[in-house]
Amino acid sequence: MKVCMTTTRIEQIRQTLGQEIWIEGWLYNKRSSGGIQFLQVRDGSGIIQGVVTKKNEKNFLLAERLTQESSIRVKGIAKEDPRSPTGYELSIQEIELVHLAEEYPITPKDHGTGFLMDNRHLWMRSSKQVPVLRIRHEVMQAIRDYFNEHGFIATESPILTGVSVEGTTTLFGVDYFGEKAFLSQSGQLYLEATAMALGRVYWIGPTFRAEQSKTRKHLTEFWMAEAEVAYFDHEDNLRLQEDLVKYIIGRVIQNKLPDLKALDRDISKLEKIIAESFARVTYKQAIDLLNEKGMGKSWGDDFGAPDEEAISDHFKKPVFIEKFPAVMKAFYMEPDPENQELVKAADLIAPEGYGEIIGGSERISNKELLLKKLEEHKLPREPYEWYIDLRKYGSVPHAGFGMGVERTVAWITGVTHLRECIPFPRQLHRLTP
RNA sequence: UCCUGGGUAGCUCAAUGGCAGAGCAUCCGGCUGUUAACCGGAGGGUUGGUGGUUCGAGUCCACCCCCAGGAGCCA
Repeated sequence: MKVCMTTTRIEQIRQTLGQEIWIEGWLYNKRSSGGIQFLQVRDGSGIIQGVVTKKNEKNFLLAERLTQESSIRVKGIAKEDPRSPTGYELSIQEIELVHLAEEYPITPKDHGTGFLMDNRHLWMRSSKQVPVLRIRHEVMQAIRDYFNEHGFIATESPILTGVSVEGTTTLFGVDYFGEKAFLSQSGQLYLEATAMALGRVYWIGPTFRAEQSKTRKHLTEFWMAEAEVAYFDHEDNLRLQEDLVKYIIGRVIQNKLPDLKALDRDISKLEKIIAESFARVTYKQAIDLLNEKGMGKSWGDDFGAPDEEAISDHFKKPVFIEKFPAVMKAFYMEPDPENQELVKAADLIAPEGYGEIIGGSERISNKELLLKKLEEHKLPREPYEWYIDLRKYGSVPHAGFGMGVERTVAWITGVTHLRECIPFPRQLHRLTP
């Protein structure tokens, strides 16, 4: 169904060459040279250069008045033109001014990040931010399509919770009618319940971490794509994750190639990801590898950002790190039968220094073991009663994972900072806009 | 929370302890193929705050506020 009958979107311009069309958008930039003016018009789907000459005096005078980011409708005929920065050019027949913009704070010159973040609501209009947000959309849609096509049911987890998933992470507390509640840091526990009802479930939702982290790889509010599958084990889990990640990248290459190019992304690196198997190392092998590289690691150490980067640089492809010592990880993870000190968990580290994008594990299905682990982690039993119930009534082996959407988007787009991968980032000391 | 670097025009940045500057943006003028267009002109400042040193502080000292980068933790 065609919803907008009268206007053409710039991304469709190729199909309208030679025809009279209307474009509705904003003036991105303007250049002029005496009797000719070049209007860079953007509409969210792309940018096209429009040309106005003195021959049409009414348009010419109006174009002279136009300010950066003024909203306009323009009528014209598009054609290919190598002199245009985008390859296509619109010879403008008519300009309708919708709103004359006031002095726009973001100029075509350099700006600092603090200023851009203060103006995030405007910054997102710029030529780099638009493709990133369009790719984010494609990633989200690809995740939904992948799961939907594989028999998963989308089930939503609550945002307001009375229980923390891991107990260790700092949570945002809220007052819930006089009771203490928290903003969810993961939907996993709830997904385990819905997986027992529906078999295979997923959801994409916001998660909140009140950690005082202040780096390019952290947000206090970020989106996680989580999946949970009944009768799944650790191996199944890793296979699913690899297949999903490859599918997402394939979809972005297929549908958002112009945006990747606009971001100067090295597409051959992404194509290589799809073509090859991901690397796999155990925690122990990773420790040994880091020691070979002289990073002085010993058993029980966690991996920091420099460690992850060294590991991913070594393989130059996504790498699963699996079989972590149980003491380092969450209470609900299934021990490795070959070594009870380890758990059947894995982190997926993205290449090119983008860090961990997925964390997953097989979950404990035995009630007594779960109770023992809760105790070892010094967690109270009472808020977990419903979770323990899942191990009382038809418990099955099951596994799942959570993927950080922004980190995945950052990796695919080649953007170095997570704040550019979400429309309105929430960071330490940054709550507006 | 800790470490490091910053805060000067709307923005990005200059300025030996000695008259507060440039580019972009804005306004005025010029140019019929611009590519962050270019050329000429104009307006625009409580140098983050408080206190101190000094004949004199944007610059030095103390405390505070704010921003950025990184660490830890994590996705």
